[in-house]
Amino acid sequence: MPAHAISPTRAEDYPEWYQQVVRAADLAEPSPVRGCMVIKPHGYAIWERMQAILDRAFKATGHVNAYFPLFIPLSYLEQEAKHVEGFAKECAVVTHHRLELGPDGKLVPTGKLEEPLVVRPTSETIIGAMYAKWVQSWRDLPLLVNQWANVVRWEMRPRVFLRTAEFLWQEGHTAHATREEAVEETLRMLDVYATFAEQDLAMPVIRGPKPAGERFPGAVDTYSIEAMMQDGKALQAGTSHFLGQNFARAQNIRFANSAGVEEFCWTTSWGVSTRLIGAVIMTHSDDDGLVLPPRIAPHHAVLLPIARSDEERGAVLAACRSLEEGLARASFAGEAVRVKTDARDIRGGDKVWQHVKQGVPVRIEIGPRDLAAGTASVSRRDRGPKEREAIPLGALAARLPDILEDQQAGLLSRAAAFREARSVRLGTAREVEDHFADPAAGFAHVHVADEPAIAAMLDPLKVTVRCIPMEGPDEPGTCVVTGAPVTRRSVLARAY
RNA sequence: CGGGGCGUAGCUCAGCCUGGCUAGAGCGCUACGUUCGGGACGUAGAGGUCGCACGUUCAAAUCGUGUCGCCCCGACCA
Repeated sequence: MPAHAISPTRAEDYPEWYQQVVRAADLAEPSPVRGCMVIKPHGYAIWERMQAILDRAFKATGHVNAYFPLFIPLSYLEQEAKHVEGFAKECAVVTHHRLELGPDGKLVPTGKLEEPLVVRPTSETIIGAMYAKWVQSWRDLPLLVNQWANVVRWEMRPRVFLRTAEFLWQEGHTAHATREEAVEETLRMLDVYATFAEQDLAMPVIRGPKPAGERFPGAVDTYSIEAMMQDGKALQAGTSHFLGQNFARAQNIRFANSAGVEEFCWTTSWGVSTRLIGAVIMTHSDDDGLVLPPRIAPHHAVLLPIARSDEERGAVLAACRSLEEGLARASFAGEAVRVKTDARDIRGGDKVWQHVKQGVPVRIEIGPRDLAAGTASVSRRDRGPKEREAIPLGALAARLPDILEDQQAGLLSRAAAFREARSVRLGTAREVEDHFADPAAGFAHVHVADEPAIAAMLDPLKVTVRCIPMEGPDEPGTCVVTGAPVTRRSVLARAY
């Protein structure tokens, strides 16, 4: 048997390793439709976990859910100039509404639409159009709405979870009476994302504003959370946009303030997508497959009955049933522990490896020997695949939450240590060039001005300014390219 | 959309250059038996319009043209 369940390993071929993990963990597979993926039950279950946690956080910050149409009239998208520029190149357009059977037996689109419909790449325009109707008075504000939806961006080079033509996400859209309130909302949601990433995904992130060139089309400011993958590349894991009054002006979203004077609203939008699944894979997984932080694992633990004869099987299964009930009464991260018994009639070793590859945080084996000793054999996904610890059956319900907590915290600190080890602070353009000569170079914290001139140095290196980190005090310096004074360092990295 | 590579069983691939019997292997799958606390072994079996279309030919997985799809490198992006 090979030393690792996944081939190639991360060190051998990182992109291929990623695809093999997706396959081995049974998360998703390519579909008959170009650029689109099928998210399989295990992959979707992870998304449902993310949805559940985020949705709670959105509600807790005063947001409500609604749903807006998939189709956006072409003219809506034209309303904001920068927005058009940003999305025009990647839109799917519906031009007909009927199919007719041709003489050759083929279906032919007919019934041409008067105005083509764009399949939403994002919903600012159609939601804005509704907000223009809904908002009249300062009493109608703020408007805090989120939608869970699919969007389509016609991408040239799809990559499962990271970049597909269609993906699932949530998009929050808010309207406020003042600039301050809208900025506060933008930062609040950035914070919700950062907390979610670190607490639930065990994925350390750097939050901060994007340079002008990396802004969302039509935004005044775009903030992102940036995570480091195990190949040293950055992945934008969430964005929050302060849209100023750009969309309000373009779409006439106005309200009468308390003095009775008409003003344009200040709006925001923010989103995270199924890309987070890719982020989790590339942050934690190893050469044996998926590693899931317990908080987003569809199942915290799997019970694996081991038996040879029918008599043994009866006793072992009975023990599993009662253990499953006992464990389900324990709680972790404020929820009931999620356990399942895998009693499928397949070879034990094979079965164990399936759960290793799928990233189940804890495996609990129960066989005749365990029953005789009154214990279970417990393995953790963050340890070696063959390590086991015998834990008394009666103590498991109490121990399991601790093990999960320990694992959740361990994954975060391991990822944080990895990021620190691959982060450097550089002072000259030459140092930047040398640093990124290494294809696996991680993050570089550098003083750079937010100017197009920077691109001349970074483009050949395939490096971008990810964001300007907000944590920590100002650290004035001079741009390594232009020499202009800069108040804070930026994070430079190659990115997904 | 530009450059390169590849489409043969569920997966990984051989066969193609030099056209010719019934198209192969490993893994996986099904059944039975021996096994079973660490990715088992034996026996038997199922599974392929060789990506698709047109052409050349007595004959095409094999040659030609077109087309679709996938992968890698660029441009674009969450």
